Amino acid sequence: MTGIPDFIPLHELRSGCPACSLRELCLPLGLARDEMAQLDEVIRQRIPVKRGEALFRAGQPFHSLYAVRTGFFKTTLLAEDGREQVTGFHMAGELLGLDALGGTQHACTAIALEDCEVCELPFQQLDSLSREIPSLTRHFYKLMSREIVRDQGLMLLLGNMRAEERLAAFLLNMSQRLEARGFSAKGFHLRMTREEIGSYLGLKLETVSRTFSRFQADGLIKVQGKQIDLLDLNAIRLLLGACAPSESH
Amino acid sequence: MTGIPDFIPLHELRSGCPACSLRELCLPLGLARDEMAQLDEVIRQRIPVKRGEALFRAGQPFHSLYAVRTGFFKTTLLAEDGREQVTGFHMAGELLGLDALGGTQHACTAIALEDCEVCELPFQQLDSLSREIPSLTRHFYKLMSREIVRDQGLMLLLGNMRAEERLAAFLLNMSQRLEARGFSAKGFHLRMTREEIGSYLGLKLETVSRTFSRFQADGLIKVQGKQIDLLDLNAIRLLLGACAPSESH
DNA sequence: CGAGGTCTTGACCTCCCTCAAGCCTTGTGG
DNA sequence: CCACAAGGCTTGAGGGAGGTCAAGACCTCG
Repeated sequence: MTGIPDFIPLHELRSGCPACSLRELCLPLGLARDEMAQLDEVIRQRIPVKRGEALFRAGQPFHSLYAVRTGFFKTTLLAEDGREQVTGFHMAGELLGLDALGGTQHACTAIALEDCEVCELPFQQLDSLSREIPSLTRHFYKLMSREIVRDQGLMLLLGNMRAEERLAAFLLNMSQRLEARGFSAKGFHLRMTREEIGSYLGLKLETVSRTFSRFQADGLIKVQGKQIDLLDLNAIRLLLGACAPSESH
Repeated sequence: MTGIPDFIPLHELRSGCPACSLRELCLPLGLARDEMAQLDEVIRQRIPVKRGEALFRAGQPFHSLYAVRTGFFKTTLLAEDGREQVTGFHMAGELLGLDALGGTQHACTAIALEDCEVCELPFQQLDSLSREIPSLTRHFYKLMSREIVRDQGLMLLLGNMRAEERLAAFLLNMSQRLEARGFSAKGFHLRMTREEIGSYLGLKLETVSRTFSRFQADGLIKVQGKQIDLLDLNAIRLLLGACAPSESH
């Protein structure tokens, strides 16, 4: 027992922002140390979200943003006639709920694709904190404009590209984002189904499956269910005709 | 000459925000009168933009937002391989440049589709002003989240809808936004070409033209070049299967 | 008035969707 | 721990919506 303190401060227990391994990717980009500590005060305890559960649903009142700590989410839009569109996949270090920021209710639904943990950032407190830290406001602007640019990149994909190009862009985007988080850029486990990929890319699940098979036959990738290995990154990039910008999140 | 003052104050000359007929649609939504006057101070003289000219181009440094005073813009994204995607059409009372807010350079290009006038809102001054008027920050959040939601609505359109539905959604959206500005909801003059409509909706110009013709044959609309008359609004709405949300800007 | 851009329409073709059948994976309960 | 069910994936065959190519009509503006 020696050397171990009886009492661990709450602050340590939840290993807040200053210690978070995601702080480069997440919110406190460019904040001074004491500012980050202030922000940390605002962030409530980490919240677990079980696979399949909704973090929030479209129409629910907006109170907080959520930073993904671990795990993987999809966000979806439900049209009135039942058609569902996946609008994004979100991994550690990314912020959920920006499409409701400033408004009163969530516009999309966020579903956990595996067991996840998120940090809750109550908007009220962020709002008052940003009066003390002006750069925080600016950072939110930046995050939101990045989201707009990301969506517009996807519009370009949906409006102009053929199935092969869409899948190539999708794989490269996943690879790049995983690499930025310290994972392998060349092999990964997809958390979403073919149907969800298809919805995101404006394709049917059969087309996704067929195109993966074709990529495999051409030696570009290796597919084993949800395990994907990128065998020839350059060839995949060539499929895009050097078209899509990096489109990082 | 009698009764006409020799000197008209600059403030009057440019008939600022407090007197602007667009103030309901534009920025100062929900500001107190004196706050609006403060904001007005920030807004530089109105700037004319000739048809075909760019208000800003992708890659240029971001300094200001622009409020459309009169006229009609398109925003486009240029992929590296030359493919161009129209990401939006913008009319009086709408704000341009939100996709660069907080960042350093514009992400898209804004082209005037007719002779236009815009109000310039230098970001530096908006930024400092929002320290005095906290609700201004909140309003920008709202505008940006609305833009995100708008883009996501378009993603749903691009990912799920067939040509007829896309055109119907487009026509209804135009009709609604024009009506909100005091114009007729049932007849209007399109400022953009079929190719630009097609790019926006993820279709080829021939498909746009053919679909318009089919709508006309079915008695839904009357087409005379760029003049469009909506003859049967309800039938057009039915085409959507009550799908797309209003998607106002 | 003429030139260039814009629009319409036709014919053909391609890519992706639809429908269908069967296999594989995952999770659950006996 | 195995069996079975249910969801997820693959693959094939066929069809249709929209793309491509082409020709000609129609504006519009210098």
